Amino acid sequence: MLDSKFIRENLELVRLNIARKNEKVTIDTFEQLDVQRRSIIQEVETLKSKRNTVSSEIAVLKKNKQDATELIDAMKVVSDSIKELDEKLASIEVELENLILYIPNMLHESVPTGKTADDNVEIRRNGECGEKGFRKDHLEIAKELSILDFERGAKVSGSGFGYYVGKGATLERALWNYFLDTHISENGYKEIYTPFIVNEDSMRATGQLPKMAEDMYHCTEDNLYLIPTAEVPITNFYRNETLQGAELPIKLTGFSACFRREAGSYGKDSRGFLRVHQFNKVELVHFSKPEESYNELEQMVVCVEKLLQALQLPYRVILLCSGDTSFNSAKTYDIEVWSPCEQKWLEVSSCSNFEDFQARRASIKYKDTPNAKPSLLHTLNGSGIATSRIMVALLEHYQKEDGSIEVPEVLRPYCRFDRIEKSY
RNA sequence: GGAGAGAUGGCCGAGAGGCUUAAGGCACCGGUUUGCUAAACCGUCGUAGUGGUAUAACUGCUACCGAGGGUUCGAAUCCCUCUCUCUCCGCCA
Repeated sequence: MLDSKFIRENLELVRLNIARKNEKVTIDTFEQLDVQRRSIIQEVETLKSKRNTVSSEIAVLKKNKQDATELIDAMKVVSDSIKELDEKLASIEVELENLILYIPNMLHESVPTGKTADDNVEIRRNGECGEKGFRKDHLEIAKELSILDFERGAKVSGSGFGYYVGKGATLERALWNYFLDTHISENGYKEIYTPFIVNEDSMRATGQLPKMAEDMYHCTEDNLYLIPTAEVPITNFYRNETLQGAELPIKLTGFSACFRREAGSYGKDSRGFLRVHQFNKVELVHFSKPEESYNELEQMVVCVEKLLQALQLPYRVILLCSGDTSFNSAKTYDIEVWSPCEQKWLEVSSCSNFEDFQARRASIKYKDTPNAKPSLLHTLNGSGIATSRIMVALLEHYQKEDGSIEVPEVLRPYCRFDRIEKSY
């Protein structure tokens, strides 16, 4: 959520930013509503001030056993007007709120203008992009080795759900354990294990609501939502809190299953684990001072790269153009891993600086000294990493000609085996 | 699922329609005193919105006692609904 004062003073910039992000919201009514709102506030607060003064006069009269009916009658009229104005104000504020919630975050100046993913800018690349060669795609090889089972996933849950079986399940678990351990021991993160189901306030605070309502699983009976990413419970950990400046940056990492309805996206990238309703992800979240947040963003990307280097997977870092940068984000880097079978890059991580956009809605502040005025901090998050697409890349890259899968060096201590072969 | 108790500033805690602009205490911060620490004393000490100012400092006003409604000239206080926490009972992973 943007600051309404900022919108008021920068209407043209906000409009331009909406266009650069390819968003459709119009803010034509903002100015008018904003002016109306403030004039009503002034009017109603003058009346309230009067009511407060006269009410204490009434109290004095009553105490002295004097007649106050004249004042009381006058205040009845005032109270009625206050009630009327308050109602009018409330409905304007609802309108304004609805407008503001659909205005996207301002882009950082370093974000290139562009319409689609084609306009994204490659920042750097590591490793060689292999050819398909003898390789079977991840579904084929996984079926041969009996480590992934989408048929039974569909039977038990529905299309877009899968089982990991045997060494496949172990490999999956090894991945997220390896990621977590690395972030904790080498990158200065604190581990946090979160609820997977959260309330409406939390979804609103991190910006999933109202825009993404259709993409989430909603338990209507309790009005709770299954998290689409651990970003939600991790960022909301500090909702409505003021942190000490000295403890920033706070870097949290947490594992969660992620649930997405992916409404309307069938047919696109939907084969196997490229797009599923439930997947596993280790999330990175930073709470940062504003002046440090862009430095934090760069560091976060490096933390993700280290994992891919250790797994020896070819990857590239992409700076998203304006049109591809999400609603909440001011600047986003995607990290993509090469898939030799698909012959394309797969997004495995997305690292974003939200600046104070989430912090404002979630009311997360910090202050440097005990008596300082609290100010909004910056929040960042990134996937570090989602396992399902890494699994796709692993099955392809580590495939041997005999149809077995070699376990990457760094995962062997977790797996306690170094090869997956056809066994049953 | 049933019964009961509770929710007041950073924390503790009073307040039960009108000198409450929320008492008092603790903590924090600033100051005085002091050989250091401590103590004592004095003062400051919330959030948000909206005005006055070109901005800031500063300052006026309004709102906020779990949330939302209602009664009233006036609500932390009375009424209704909801949420959460705690205790007990039942049921069940």
